[in-house]
Amino acid sequence: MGKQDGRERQVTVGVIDSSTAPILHVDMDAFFASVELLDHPELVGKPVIVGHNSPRSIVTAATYEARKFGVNSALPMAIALRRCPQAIILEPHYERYQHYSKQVFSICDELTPAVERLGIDEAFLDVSGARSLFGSPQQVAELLRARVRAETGLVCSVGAAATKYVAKVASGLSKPDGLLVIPRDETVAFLHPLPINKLWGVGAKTEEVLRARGFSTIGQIAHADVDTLRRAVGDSGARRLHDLAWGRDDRVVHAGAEEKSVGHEVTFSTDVTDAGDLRRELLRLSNMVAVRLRRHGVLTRTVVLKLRYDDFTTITRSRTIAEPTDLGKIVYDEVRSILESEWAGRPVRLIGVRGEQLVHPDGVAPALWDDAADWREAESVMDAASDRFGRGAVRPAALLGHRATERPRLGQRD
DNA sequence: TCTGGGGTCCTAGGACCC
DNA sequence: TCTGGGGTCCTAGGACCC
Repeated sequence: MGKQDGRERQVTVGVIDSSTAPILHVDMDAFFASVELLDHPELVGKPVIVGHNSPRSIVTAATYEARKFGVNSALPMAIALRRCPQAIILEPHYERYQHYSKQVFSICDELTPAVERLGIDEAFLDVSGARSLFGSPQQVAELLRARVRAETGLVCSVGAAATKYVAKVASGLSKPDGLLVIPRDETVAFLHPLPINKLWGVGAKTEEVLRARGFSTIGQIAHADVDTLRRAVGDSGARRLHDLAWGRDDRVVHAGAEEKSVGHEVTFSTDVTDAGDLRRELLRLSNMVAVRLRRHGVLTRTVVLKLRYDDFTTITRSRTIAEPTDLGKIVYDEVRSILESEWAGRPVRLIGVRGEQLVHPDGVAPALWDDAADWREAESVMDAASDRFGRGAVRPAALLGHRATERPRLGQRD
């Protein structure tokens, strides 16, 4: 499905001058679900849901056949199955998605050096310098879509516009399997009839606030009284929404942006009240964070513990440490000590560890003596062993013998 | 209907320094 | 004795996005 839509749109843009629309937004269609269908061709055309089939799970991705029943990402699995009982549920396979993601991004990289990744299945491209090699923005977009389809078997949608924001809206409206070009001088006419939730940064809460004040379209935001808007969403929010509503967005495509934090968290299948269980999970998460820090070659200055209690209230407690670290033991010592001062026995639904304020080792003065040297050596050995024998091949002794009982009862794995 | 896991950005208050 | 304003860092929470 969607093929016809795509073809019609390509025809409608065939006569358009796309030279004023050099920012492309590429978005894979139903990405995880589509990858699963490559591995299960017999399920093509059926309602397929990707996600864990357990009580506290949510839908990770759904095919368009499943979406017809009102099944979308982030919907609780229980509700999804009520809406679409015949749906086929597939467990996610993140390594597969990563693999296809790399393929798609490397196609992008071959078309322009200005590629900014957004998560696993989206990117912005600035193709203003690609004209002599590959043609107009529209021609680059068509080439990109054709190559993605030919080389991966997957389908993507592309929006082309003068700004990132408009390109993103355009790709969304062209889905599935579409291409939509919005030349600069058509920007305002394109935006103004759209509903306010198409504004970047307007989610459920802000939409409610804006609707309560009588705003329902982007055009109304554009022509709004500034003070009314300011009272609704604050000073900077008002300015941002007003600019977006006129298509003003000066953010450039930023290639090679670095991550600003790394974290892991897990929701237990049943709430946890045992301190030992929490500590063991904390150790596991701390080590996962540390592995990623070392892999990125960065150190964290601020360690964050996150707890969600049984009533869904969520707290975060952070601590900035004297000596930035990439060691699981140091991260663990910090979050465990925060847990001890913060947690009084309330049932815990979710626990998480995050490292913020990432710095490069060169940016900090090397310590004259290094107490952590032994630990660094030990954990490097573990990294090497994990690379050779697979994740989980080596783990701290405190986690040994607990695997069956203390692994998260609802995790990324089956 | 009951809510995952990975992130980013913004706000706001308090500490601290000049 | 009572009183400034600006700048920066740290912390906590919340909205939002994919």
